Amino acid sequence: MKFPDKARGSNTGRPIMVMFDLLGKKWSLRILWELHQEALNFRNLQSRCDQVSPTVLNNRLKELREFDLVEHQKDGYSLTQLGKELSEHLIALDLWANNWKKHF
Amino acid sequence: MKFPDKARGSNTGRPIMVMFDLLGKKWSLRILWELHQEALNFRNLQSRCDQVSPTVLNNRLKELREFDLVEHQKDGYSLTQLGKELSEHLIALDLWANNWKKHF
DNA sequence: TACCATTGCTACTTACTATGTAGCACCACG
DNA sequence: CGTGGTGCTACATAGTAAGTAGCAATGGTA
Repeated sequence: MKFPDKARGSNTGRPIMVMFDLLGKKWSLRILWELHQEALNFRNLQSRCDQVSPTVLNNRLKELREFDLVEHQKDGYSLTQLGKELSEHLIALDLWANNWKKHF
Repeated sequence: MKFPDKARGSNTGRPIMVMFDLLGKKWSLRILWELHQEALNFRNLQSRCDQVSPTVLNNRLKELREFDLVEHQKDGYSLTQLGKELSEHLIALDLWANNWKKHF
């Protein structure tokens, strides 16, 4: 398995840019967030994500699997070890976001 | 100034969802990343972001200003206090992304 | 004062991406 | 066999971004 050097047009090879490409797509962050709580099958994941269209959900899941952040097993879709690491950062961002709102 | 309760359709009022909406748009994360290093004027910022179209850049800057993450002063566009807090998390993600790549 | 470069930004057309809905192929169970 | 759940695809429509041109405002310079 190779680390894809781009997820959009960027192609600089810098991992952070690849990450921005990937996470900057609609639903990517949300999917990681929902899977962080528990493994879910396709339809349940779709429900958690405001009924995102299956077309997009499937595309995102493909990408996230290519980047080894998500995997598909008997119990449904879940985060890989790397995906869990990333989702830890999302938890930190959740705390930050709550604080962010307070400043208004 | 009020905290906008949505940046796309979500409308749950949960700050993390607002954040996903906002950062899940193309170029949002990249703009924060580039401004984190130094204040930049419109055209320089555009150059740093692979010549993103001015239409989109302007829209993103508007949104980021509404959410009090970016401000516009004589020295150009720069991160607010909140924006700097958020960008600290991006630095952590940069480290993570480098490690991520190594796993391939 | 008139010139000119720079800056932030808008207009508009084209290309890409997401939505929404229907439904198919596969599998397990009765 | 049916029946129900699953992952997923097809396809038409709507929404978002790209790409290019250029304008109005500002500020320096002659």
